[in-house]
Amino acid sequence: MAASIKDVAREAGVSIATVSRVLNNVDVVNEDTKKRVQDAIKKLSYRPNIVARSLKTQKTKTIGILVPDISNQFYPEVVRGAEDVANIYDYNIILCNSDSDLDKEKEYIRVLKEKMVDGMLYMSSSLEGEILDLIDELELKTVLVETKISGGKLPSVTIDNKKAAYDATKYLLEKGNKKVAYIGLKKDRTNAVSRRYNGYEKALKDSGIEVDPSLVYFGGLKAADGYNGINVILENSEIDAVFCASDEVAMGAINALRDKGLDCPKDVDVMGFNDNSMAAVFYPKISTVAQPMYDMGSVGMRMLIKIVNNKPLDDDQYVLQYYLVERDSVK
Amino acid sequence: MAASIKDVAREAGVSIATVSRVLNNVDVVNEDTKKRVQDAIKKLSYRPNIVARSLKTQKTKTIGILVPDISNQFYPEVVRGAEDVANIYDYNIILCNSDSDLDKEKEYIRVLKEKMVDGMLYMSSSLEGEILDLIDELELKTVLVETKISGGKLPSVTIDNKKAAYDATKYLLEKGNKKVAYIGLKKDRTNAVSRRYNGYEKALKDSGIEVDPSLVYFGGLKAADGYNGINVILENSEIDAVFCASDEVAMGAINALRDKGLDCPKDVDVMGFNDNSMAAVFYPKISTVAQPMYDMGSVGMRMLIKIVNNKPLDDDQYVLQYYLVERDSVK
DNA sequence: ATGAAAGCGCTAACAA
DNA sequence: TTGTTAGCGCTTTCAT
Repeated sequence: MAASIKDVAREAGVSIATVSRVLNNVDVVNEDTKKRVQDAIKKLSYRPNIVARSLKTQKTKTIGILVPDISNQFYPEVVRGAEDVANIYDYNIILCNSDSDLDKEKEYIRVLKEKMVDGMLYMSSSLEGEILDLIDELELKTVLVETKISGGKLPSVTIDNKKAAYDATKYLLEKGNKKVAYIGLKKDRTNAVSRRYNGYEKALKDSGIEVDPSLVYFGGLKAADGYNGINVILENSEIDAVFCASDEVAMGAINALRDKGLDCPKDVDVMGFNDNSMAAVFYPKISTVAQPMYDMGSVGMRMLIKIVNNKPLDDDQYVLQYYLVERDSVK
Repeated sequence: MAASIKDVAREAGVSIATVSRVLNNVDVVNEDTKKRVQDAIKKLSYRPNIVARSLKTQKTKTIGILVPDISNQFYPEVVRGAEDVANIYDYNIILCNSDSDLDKEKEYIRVLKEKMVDGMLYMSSSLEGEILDLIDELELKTVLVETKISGGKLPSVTIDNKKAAYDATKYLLEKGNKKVAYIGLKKDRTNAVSRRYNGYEKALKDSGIEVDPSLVYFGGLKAADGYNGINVILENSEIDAVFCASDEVAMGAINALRDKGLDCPKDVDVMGFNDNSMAAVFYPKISTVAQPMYDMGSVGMRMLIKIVNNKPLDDDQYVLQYYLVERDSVK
């Protein structure tokens, strides 16, 4: 068994209260006794039991992070950013993969509450009302990353997906492309990512172009979706460019194009989204809109830690900057 | 405040002991009182406080996972595999990024102990003696993933890196390649990944080929390392093929080749390692040795959970199967 | 400046 | 079958 505060107290010849005092640096402790206690701590390699402390203080110094799937390209960097700042402030993170499944999410949230996490970083492209209710009922301090809710009831860190998509589409248009296709998420889901379609739509309209449904493909966010998307779109139409809702989709699209004898960027311009770690490694290097993934995680965690410690927030709806990265998939 | 066991007891008109009994399904409880308790639980939306339970039982139902960096290609899948099985058995995971930094690792391990995790999954390409000592001193139940230690003192799940590299190199040789280069990790570190070099070396020797130092480049495991590696190697030599210690290195190598006017696989065969999610998306599709990353995580977690619950292990040094994936980067 | 003791929410040994 | 109670390791109030 590891040494407990009692052992230290005995070793130092003081009461456990005194040990606690030097441990937490509170009250005034005589320099001599403090030293005796510190020596005892060192001698016994004592480390406080945080579970016991948590029970008393009602704070666990741990934060839950709920992601759809850590093995998806987007999340590891966000989580890394979050964990780095958590670590700075002596917090740890409990990672949960929900697969965006409502029941799984609810159960995880309940368990996080049972384990008394101090707060939660919630990431999911969709955000059901039931989840909001649960968060509310459990009074679980949470900040949203990637999504936000209209009322602004929960703090969030996001980028302006619609505007980013707008800019990307405009960029494609300004390159002289007429027929610009879109491959992305189904638009019927109320999530952040599907708002990219709205940006695409608006950019076309603002340029006096009607959106042509046969140029739009709704699927997932994987390479296979980009591949399928191109094949479907090319069945009935010709295109000059494609705006893809993720880099992986862009890569899949480029592969499909190539298999059809079409070259990117010579024949078709392709634009991605995210700027994941492979975007600059792929051939051709993917032009994309970069999302500050690491920062989304780190500012999200910073906000959350402030909230947890009742510190005032400068702003509770952070909108981070995205930026267009011009590489080789757009000529 | 959330309801506590006391509230439930009061509501149901029983003692807290009885509530605890129905909660944990121990002893025999009268059906009627059991129902009363269950009703009270439902009525109050009661959920046990796991921190309090943990303090008493000395088990937290949480497992620490130490990885170098979750934003590296390899780890997300392993972690996903681990978390999935953890979830099945009602465990949660605390994720820690160590950057393979010894001090950070030591501190994380101590904190995990303070938080009374039931066990730890340790992943790191290198495994210093100090870490082993600390694990030992803290009596922290741990299983090693990706590495193992010679004595077999700690349970592990790995693949045979040397043999896998041997097979890959042989494969390249059998394709008729004479000058086969190697780009991978510095071999001076005692880690699992650098053993791939030993496999490469042995394959050459077994084929009666002397290893030519100018065909070997030691760097990191990123695309940039593959890119640099090719440039350095090509300064003094010509090559027929390259065996790369990761898929990212392979991609970087292929890019460098292309920039030099060399085509893969026409001019040079390139072999990767891992079979990460981009390997089949890259052009050309990367031929590689597939590591069962998800499985490494899931069997690692399975072992750990058995250990934590004092169940016997069938085997404590699992060596999982890798397999060669033939795609397009080798002709 | 220090100690005694209550209590955080639970489990489990013991009693009834 | 059920209740009482000690105690897990700590923090913190109240005395001293």
